[in-house]
Amino acid sequence: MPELPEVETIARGVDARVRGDQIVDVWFGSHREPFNTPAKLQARGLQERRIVSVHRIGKHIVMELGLRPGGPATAGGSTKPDNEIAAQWIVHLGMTGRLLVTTPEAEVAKHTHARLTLKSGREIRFVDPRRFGRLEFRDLRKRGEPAGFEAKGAEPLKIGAGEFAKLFRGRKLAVKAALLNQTLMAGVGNIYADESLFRAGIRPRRRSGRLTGTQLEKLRIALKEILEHAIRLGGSSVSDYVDAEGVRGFFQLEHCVYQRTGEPCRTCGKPIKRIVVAGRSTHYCAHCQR
DNA sequence: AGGTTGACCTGGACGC
DNA sequence: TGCGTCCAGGTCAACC
Repeated sequence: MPELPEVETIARGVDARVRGDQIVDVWFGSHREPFNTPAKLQARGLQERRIVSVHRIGKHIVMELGLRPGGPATAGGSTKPDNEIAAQWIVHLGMTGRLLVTTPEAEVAKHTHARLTLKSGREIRFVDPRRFGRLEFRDLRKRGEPAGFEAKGAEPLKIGAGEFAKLFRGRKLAVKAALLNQTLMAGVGNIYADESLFRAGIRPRRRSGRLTGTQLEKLRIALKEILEHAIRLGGSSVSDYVDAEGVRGFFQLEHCVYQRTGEPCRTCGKPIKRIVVAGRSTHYCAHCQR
């Protein structure tokens, strides 16, 4: 469901509500292991952890976790709050996943798969009807364990012109398929791929390797501006997307092409077309995009 | 190796 | 009302 702006909005909201809190109880529903780490290991690993911070990497939400109190003593026996990162809980929302901060008394929604009770009295819940979401726990102190989580692809908000152009050079696949490929860039999904191609005036089926330097730079800027604008509006609420507090975003009101099939283009008035590219529903204006 | 397709799930919208 | 069909923002494994 959520792409970069929605995941960013959720991560910020969760961070603001749980940073510095501590996990005191963990519950996992009987969910046929859609988790990257078995539920039992996650529950054990999360127990008693202090939450250092929550942030976004690509479409993943990463919760940085500290050492357990009473664990291996820090040098000098300091009593300062320990902000050292010892473990991570990584949440991918898939298509319909939600990460909510509630109170334990709040009604438990259908398809709730995980609940973390916090010392402050708050509760973090992972809800995912379609079960495309993924949960992973990493103990960074365990030997042989992978390092901290990193996205395979580049960060669209930070990537420079040269690096961006290099992602498309020599490739035959449709530019839209390249935008969706998370190993090239992490965070772009169907909505923002369509919207950025419209803004850049490029047809979704154009072959990546045949775009000019000018077009690629236009695309990079369009994508960055659209993502930043969507973050300011709290993301796009299509169907049931809500942020950490259950609030909807507003960027869907500004979509130019996505899910506007047959409606007039906001620039030229011609009807928006729908085609399938890379197996995904794709919307564009045949007049404004070449 | 790069590129494409279908499978994974549930639920909502729509047509008959 | 009920049933069938289609569609959905993401990712993989399996194929060409």
